[in-house]
Amino acid sequence: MTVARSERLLILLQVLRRYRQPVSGAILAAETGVSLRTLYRDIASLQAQGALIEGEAGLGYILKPGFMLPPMMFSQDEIEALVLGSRWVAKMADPRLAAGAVDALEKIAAILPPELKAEIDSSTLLVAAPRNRDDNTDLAMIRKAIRAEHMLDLTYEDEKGSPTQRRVWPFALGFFDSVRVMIAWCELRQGFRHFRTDRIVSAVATGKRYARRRPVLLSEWREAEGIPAPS
Amino acid sequence: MTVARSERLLILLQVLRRYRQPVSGAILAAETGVSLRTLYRDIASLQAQGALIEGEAGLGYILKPGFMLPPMMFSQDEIEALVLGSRWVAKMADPRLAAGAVDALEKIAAILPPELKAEIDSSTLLVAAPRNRDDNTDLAMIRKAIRAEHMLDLTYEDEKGSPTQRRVWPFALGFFDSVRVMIAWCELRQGFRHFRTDRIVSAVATGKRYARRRPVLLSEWREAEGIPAPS
DNA sequence: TCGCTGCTGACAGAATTTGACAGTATGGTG
DNA sequence: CACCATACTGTCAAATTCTGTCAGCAGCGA
Repeated sequence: MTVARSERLLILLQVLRRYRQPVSGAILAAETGVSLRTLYRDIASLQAQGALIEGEAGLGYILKPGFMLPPMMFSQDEIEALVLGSRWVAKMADPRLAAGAVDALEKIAAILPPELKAEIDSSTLLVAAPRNRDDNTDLAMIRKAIRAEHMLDLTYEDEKGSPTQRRVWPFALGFFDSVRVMIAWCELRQGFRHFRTDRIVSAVATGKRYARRRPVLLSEWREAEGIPAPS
Repeated sequence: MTVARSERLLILLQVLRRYRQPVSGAILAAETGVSLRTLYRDIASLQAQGALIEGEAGLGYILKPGFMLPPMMFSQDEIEALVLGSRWVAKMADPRLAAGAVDALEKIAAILPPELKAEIDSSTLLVAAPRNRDDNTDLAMIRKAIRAEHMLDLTYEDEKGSPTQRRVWPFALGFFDSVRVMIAWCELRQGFRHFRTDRIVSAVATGKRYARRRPVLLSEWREAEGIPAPS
């Protein structure tokens, strides 16, 4: 029942991910079924491969956020799709996601064989997405609120430009060509509403959770809008 | 100067990619600095990991197209960006690219730890891109022509709906929200033109190369349009 | 100080990988 | 058909790597 080394390293990553707080090497060694000495070697291997594992004496190991996922292999078609998609994200999404897209593109470019790299650099696939310059809304904050299922206090301008105040329960972000939309339950209107992020004057995090669960809101909204669930 | 096994497998993949025609195992063994017996074992390892390597007695080995690229590791942010981007590609691009995006999404989903998988399945990031249903143009054929730098004979409807015939030199594809555009040098107008794919009545591959190189056309077009080169 | 932990080196035994050799199978060529 | 080149498999000893044990040093907090 011996596990190959490479396989064991992946298991170790999974175990590290599971613990949110520092774990001692002894525990990790026990979980991966290996001696402490070997665990230290395994940690070193992962770090050498780029994993952001932090070890502090007296505390233990912790996998820093922005961590590593197991390696994946993609075919040429898949890489092309990923490159095109990442370019779109780099242009359209908020800075944090866009940064992720740029980083991913760099990783992909780094491993591509020369002839494919040239193919992709020559950019026969373009994303032309005129982004609205006036849209300075902090999407990262909204995404954080969505994840935590927190309410937002919104100051929003309607189509006529008149500002309104409302408390909303955000649960999704939509990306259109030149417009980004926050989708939320609106307490004021007692219904689902779409808020163009370029019309959001201010969004204040309340830190309070809303009463319902995000996936439920999402599916009810899909139902109401007649949108099928994604594959 | 011994090379670790895992590293050697990647080298072998690169070598196989370099040869376009069948290579004998003896040559591959020499290139990777290993005995023939070990090479057979290495090939078996790669095949076990999903590489499409074909071996025929009397001929040699060849890496089938749709081949494998070296494994890559992505962080959580990068994965989110890739997922969002792939969703967009799956909706917006031609069937082949879209299929690549779907395959990539499945590979990503397969390796994601449960809590992240739920995060991504719950789809707080949506791509809402109403695709033009009337657009049945064969993008795969156009992409092929672009790669080969081949001319196309185009029947195209202008904005008023009147059809025109022209020979063009395609060099790029642009993806907008609901419209896809082929970018080409137009022999008729002696200038760069953008052709909405939903207005292309027919495109016939001539199989003839155009006189200029694609990257040159691309940069001249960028110059003419005032579009900066992508990072 | 002590206890806990990370981290490194050395070394012997366990496990794996490799090379060499022998043999079979398959497809193309004369 | 014979003959060649090649893919592929089995076996086994040698080479290499991996692992566990032991020993020691260093940093951190109580």
